[in-house]
Amino acid sequence: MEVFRFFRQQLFSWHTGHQRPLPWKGERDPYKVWLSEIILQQTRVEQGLPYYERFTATYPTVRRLAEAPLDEVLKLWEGLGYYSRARNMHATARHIAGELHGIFPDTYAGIRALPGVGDYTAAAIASFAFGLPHAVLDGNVYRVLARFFGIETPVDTPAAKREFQALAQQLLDPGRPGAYNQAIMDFGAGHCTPRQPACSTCPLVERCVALRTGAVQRLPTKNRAAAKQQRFFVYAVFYQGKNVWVRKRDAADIWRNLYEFPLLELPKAPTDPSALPQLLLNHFFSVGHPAGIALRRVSKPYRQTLSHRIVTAIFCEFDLDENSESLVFQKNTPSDWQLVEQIYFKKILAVPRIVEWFWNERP
DNA sequence: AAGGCGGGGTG
DNA sequence: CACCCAGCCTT
Repeated sequence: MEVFRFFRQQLFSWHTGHQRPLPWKGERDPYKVWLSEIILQQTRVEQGLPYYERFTATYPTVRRLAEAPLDEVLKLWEGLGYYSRARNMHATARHIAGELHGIFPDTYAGIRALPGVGDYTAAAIASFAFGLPHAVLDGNVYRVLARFFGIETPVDTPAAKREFQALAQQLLDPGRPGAYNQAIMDFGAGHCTPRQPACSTCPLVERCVALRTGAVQRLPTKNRAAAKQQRFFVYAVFYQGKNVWVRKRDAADIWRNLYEFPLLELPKAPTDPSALPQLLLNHFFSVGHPAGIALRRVSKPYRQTLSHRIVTAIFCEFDLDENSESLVFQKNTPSDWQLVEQIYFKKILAVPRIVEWFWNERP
């Protein structure tokens, strides 16, 4: 179709003068391409860039990544969010280093089968590292196509994914799929942006349906997002000399595999913060005033907005006698609690941002 | 089909 | 504040 040829040509022409120089551009090592794509899932380039440098420097090969302990990988990942990416990445590295003898799969199906690799990431790796003709479909592509073709289908549905994927595949230049995928994503990120697209200098302006119909600001459409649920965390920070008690989050919940303090979650916002220390003691001990425990202070409330949750956390700090038996917690003391040095906690263990904020602001 | 899963930048 | 970002996985 003529309009497809126009779209492709104008896109390439634009891209010639507007490439961002990034370390993974032109990279053919599938390991590094894969690493960059996992890091960049739902993540802005500027945010992911230092993490990419850090990971490639620390783990130059897939075998080096496979040999690292998961906790070390998570610490390097700390602050990037969506931590299951790091867990899947580590599992995949071990799978490749072991079962696949260190050889990265070189077919779309083989790549797509790796944990943490969906349709987008498989197409990106296949086209960038192996030159295979698979079109990427990410947030940028959805936006560019919805506007240029005037597509009203809400993009956050499986039907839209099928529709846009088919269209993207038809538009792909099979002769240079990698360059085409780079071009359309760079165009979406740098020119056809969500808020203030540069329509006045757009190379596609002649045939953009959304511009002609005044729908640029409205497209792409989405179904309404679900309201954020609130959660209320009360943490017990038990200091014991130079140590502190911590635990690893292991449930199928937010911040899985990250570290925190002994936690009591409340169903609703606490009405009286000054009552929280006693609430914690009642929760963790069978006696109301266990010997050898003194309240140090109660923190201010910390608030963190996630994509789907609003978390409020208050930290109650206690000092425990170093030699007392007070750590024989008599109830609600899972065996996963660990006593670690405070220095170790800060330097080695990966923690959620809200815990980091509290920890760095302590008097 | 719907919901869970982070964190940061931007208007 | 709301929205969005080189999405994936489970139910």
